[in-house]
Amino acid sequence: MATRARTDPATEAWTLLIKLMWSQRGRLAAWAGEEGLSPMQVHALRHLDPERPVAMSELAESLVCDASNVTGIVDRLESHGLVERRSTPEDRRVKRLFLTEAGELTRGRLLGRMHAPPPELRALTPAEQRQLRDLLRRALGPA
Amino acid sequence: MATRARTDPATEAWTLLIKLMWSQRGRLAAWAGEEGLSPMQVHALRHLDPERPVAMSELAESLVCDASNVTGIVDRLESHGLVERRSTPEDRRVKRLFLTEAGELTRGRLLGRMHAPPPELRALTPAEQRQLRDLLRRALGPA
DNA sequence: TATTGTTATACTCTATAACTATA
DNA sequence: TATAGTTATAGAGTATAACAATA
Repeated sequence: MATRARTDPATEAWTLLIKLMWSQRGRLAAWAGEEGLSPMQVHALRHLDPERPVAMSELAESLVCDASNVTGIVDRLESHGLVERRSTPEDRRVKRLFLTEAGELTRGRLLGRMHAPPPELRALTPAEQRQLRDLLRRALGPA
Repeated sequence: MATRARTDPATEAWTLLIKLMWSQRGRLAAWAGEEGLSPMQVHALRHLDPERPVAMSELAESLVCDASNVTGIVDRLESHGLVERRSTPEDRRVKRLFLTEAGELTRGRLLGRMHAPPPELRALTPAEQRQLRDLLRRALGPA
């Protein structure tokens, strides 16, 4: 009945995605809480790299927030013993973030839970799951 | 090379979805800011229904946060003139939330922007967009 | 007694502006 | 001068606990 915009497939797909992701809100908060962390601290942990120490400014960009916030977020992760700040020799203004042993373990635990597909995706058949994966690979670029 | 869990299709799809949704973080904050609102206030607006006034407790459930937060969030929406609280005659403990005219307009503007698919989805062909929509309809239930 | 919503409290996230120390 | 990170500040989101009004 002339609700053409509403039934555009990309719009409907996106609206369903928003709904799906929002429905996961509570899970992350709960998992973070079990580790004594806030959701934002978990996201910070998620964007740190055990292989390649990340600078404060890089983390600010990953978290899409002002650099001044990152100071506090990293302060709290550091006080939990999960992260260490170290100045770089090349440019002593820059501080890189190293995961401690505990930090790597916590990060691994959280990532394992976060990356586990929710019931909605597990409800799809294996063929559908592959189809979804392929579509998202396509959408998110060749990388 | 034996990274079997990582290559499970559902897990990869979900990981890509997390990445996609996170990449949209800045857009919502920007749109909210243009309306003088916070992201959370926008989500609250999103969960209000122009057709069916929602109770405070219902909104708390939709937002997946404690009822005590909703008091403050609705206070701010009300002070912006977007929402009105009204006690119900049947049970005078519950307060239902009515959108004002301005509230409906603001909500409509924001929803229009939020539901517009991001570049990643527009990059898919129409056939792929329909495929994605159908998969998500399946995943999110028969409704 | 139980439930709806509010208040009080303490902590976290948030951006802006001013600052320090490097470069 | 410019940049990386911090501090100060004020406002918003967060849960917990205690409370008022109503059922």
